[in-house]
Amino acid sequence: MENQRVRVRFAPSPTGGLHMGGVRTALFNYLFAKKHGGDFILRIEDTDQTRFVEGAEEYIINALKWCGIEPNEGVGFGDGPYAPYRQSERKASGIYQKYADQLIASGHAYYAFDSSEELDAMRKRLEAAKVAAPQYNAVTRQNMRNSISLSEDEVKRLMEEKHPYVIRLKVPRNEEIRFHDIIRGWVVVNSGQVDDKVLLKSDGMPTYHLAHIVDDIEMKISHAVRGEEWLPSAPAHILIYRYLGLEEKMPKLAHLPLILNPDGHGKISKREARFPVFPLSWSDPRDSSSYLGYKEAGYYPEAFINVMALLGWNPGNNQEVMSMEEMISLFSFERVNKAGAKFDPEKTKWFNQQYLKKKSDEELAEVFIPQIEKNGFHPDKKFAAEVCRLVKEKAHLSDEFWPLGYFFFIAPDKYDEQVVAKRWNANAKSYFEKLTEAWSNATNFSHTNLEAICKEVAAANNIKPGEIMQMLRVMLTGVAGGPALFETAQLLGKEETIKRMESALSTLPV
RNA sequence: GGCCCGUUCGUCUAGGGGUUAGGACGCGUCCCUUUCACGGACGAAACACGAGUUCGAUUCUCGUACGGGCUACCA
Repeated sequence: MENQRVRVRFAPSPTGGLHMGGVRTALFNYLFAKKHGGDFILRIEDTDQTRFVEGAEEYIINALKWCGIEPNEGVGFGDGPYAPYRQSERKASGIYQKYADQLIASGHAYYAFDSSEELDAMRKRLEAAKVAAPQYNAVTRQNMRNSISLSEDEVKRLMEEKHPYVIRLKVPRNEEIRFHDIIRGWVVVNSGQVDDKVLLKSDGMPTYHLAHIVDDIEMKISHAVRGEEWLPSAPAHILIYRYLGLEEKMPKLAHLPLILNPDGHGKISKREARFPVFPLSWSDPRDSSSYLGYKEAGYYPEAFINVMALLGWNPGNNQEVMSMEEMISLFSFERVNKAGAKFDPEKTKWFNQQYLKKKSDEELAEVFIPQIEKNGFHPDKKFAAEVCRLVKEKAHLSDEFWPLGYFFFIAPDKYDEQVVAKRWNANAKSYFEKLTEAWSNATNFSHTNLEAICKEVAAANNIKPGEIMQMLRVMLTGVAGGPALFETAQLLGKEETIKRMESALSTLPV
């Protein structure tokens, strides 16, 4: 057991887009697997046919790919020795039924024939009686219709009549269940808190509780890493392993802390979030709602993943910006926190900025060019890269390049009013006329030369540079802020620069 | 309500019986600078509360409060 090969799985159900909570779970599985040279498996838990969402599975696969956390085995990533990896397909082999039957045979599970109306009635009854925890359990099952409360003949008859039934786990009334969690240590729960979980549904499909255990065993999973929301059902899972005689072989458990909303409360949710919660944009075919993804919002996957990793985990060395390789080598569950982490969108932007700064101008241009084209221009690559060079220090997200550098493509049609009010007058006009002429005559349109000429002309006219720089910027770009002024002029080029200056001179009233 | 899990600056966190409780984001001031930004310097900012153990608790124990999760023939 100790020397067992590390095999972990990410096992989402295809009920919608994979959001950041899921990505984080997948990431920790991935990091752990890579750290130990093990396998990372994608298993699709599609046992609930009523919640199947078209496109969800494909989304999950694409999201993992974009994030750079690719399983080496599983749906969409190639079969390993334990295919198939969709539970709906695994069912065909009768594997879940087999394990359920084994539990029936050993007396640890039973048939239950109750309708949903009967179950509702039972809960209402218990609530009315002020029972603290209304549930189908050792006490209440005596009053329900199942193979424990009913006579053998009656059960036989119901089965022969094909009366719908489920198989439930027979949870003992009062027994201490202890289990070890790698992150939380020992957890103790009394079985009285655990209900008789449905193992096999009336449609023949297993529930999560049965299916994940069967598959984890069959797929030789060494560690079950999942979100904290599973902690309450872990005792039931322990029981299932135990009754199956598999307790020795069960995966080690690690329950990850949840990612919480930044302000309000609760675990992260797509509904009210004012920031992306999905890695890729996701459109829900059921209600045609759609959500912007990190990718589409201008984030780099490395930055996104870096942030996800640091939500609940830290390497213990004050290092924050880390490559995947570094994270892998530093990762351990011992350094995973127990407490939930509130997500900070601002810090996520900062992380993206860190990665953005490291990109070459050419790499930046690759994402910038589509933005430019979307606005109807067809720049050459070199020019786009130059704009990126001038503008990148102001950008947090790659989709900010256009708002930051649009004036390299579009000549201003209006000018910052505050600057005009303050700096535009007859004196300034006369200066800029001279400057325009001087620059027109310049044979060298380099920014250093432009600056020299500008200051020369200013000195000759008894004007301090501070008085005209801002106005010059506005004449060239229309706005008061932007990249280095003379570099801007140089990149604009002589023809365009002069044109814009002349245009401003003729447009602005004195 | 019941059960489970948790609680260090606003946020992510390091630390851990004796520390000036460290870092990062954000925020503020200053420097650099034609602007914005980048960069740099500095600063404000935390051990939820109450008992107990101890020479000494932020650190260990127990309670309380608060937060989160679960409470389906959903995962």
